[in-house]
Amino acid sequence: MAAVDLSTHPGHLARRLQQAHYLLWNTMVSEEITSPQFAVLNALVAEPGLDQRTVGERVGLDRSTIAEVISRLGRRGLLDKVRDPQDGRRSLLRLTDEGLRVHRKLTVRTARMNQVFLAPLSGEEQTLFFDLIQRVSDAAEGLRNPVTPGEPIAGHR
Amino acid sequence: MAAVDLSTHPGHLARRLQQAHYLLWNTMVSEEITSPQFAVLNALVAEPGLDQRTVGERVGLDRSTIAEVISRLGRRGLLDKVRDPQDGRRSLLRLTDEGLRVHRKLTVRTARMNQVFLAPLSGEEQTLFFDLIQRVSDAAEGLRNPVTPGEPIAGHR
DNA sequence: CCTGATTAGTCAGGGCACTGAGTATTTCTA
DNA sequence: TAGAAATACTCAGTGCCCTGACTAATCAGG
Repeated sequence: MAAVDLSTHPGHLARRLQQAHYLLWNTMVSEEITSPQFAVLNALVAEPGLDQRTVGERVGLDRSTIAEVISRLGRRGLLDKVRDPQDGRRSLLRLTDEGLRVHRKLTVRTARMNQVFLAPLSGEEQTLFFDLIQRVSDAAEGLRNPVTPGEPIAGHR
Repeated sequence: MAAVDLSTHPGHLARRLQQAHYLLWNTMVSEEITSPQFAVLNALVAEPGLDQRTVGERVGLDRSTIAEVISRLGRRGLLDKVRDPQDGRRSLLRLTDEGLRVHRKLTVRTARMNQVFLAPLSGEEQTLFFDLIQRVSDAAEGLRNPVTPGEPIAGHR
């Protein structure tokens, strides 16, 4: 009766999209390293020595989740974690040689996987795909941190 | 050095999109009932008496996950689960009055949330957004179930 | 019939994701 | 400079999501 068509619900579509990606990642990229884990490795390739919170910010993971992901990567020997001598609250992170090696290997496979994943779309459609998703995500993200009235938003925070 | 730009990685974008949606759902729709739970309620409004596996198929959840979701909805008294007398393997599901009531209430709120979520896109862009995501998801889903031999494959591969 | 395959569901295990509460450290300020 | 506020991280709790192994019930062929 009052049932709704889920194919017009962005949340439902987002979930399905992620599932589809998870699947392809698992078969084409790696069964050990997950996509969020790769994102963390990638962030540390770009900026070695980053602290835990900032890495989370870069890849879009909250404090609890990033702690778990980093703990797994540490157990696998892909990164090292040391207390910042300058600021005893921070943990500084750095990839091991093995971590660098894994990142390099997965970078290649990930590129291949992305091609397969996006194959149903033309070049322009792919650009549009990125753009639309990013705009929606950014806008929703913006609703989260309501702009404090009167506060200048310049660079950050 | 060899770091990659995650904003061109559909998996990363999909994850961010889902996070953004999760957030908005939590604040605008419900803190108790999640989006997947609503999808299950919705499937049972459309087709009461469905068995567990089929519900999972309708909403895109595997056998393990659908079992958990249904168990939670049962605990909350939103649906009833009975063994099929015709086929002792199946569990047949049906919403309770409370389940119907909750579905009705959330349907309204969900519609409002979707509007807010998609507000950054124009009407045509929204249509495109749905279409692109669906095509990518469907294609990836297709890779999973290898087409039975002899079957002509529309797209390619 | 009865045996072997298929099917529905459960269970254990691993990983992602969030909130809320708590700890330690640093920084700000009265 | 002592107390308050902010910051980085941890921990417990809940829920989603998958795979692989298992149980129970049904179905199909010989």
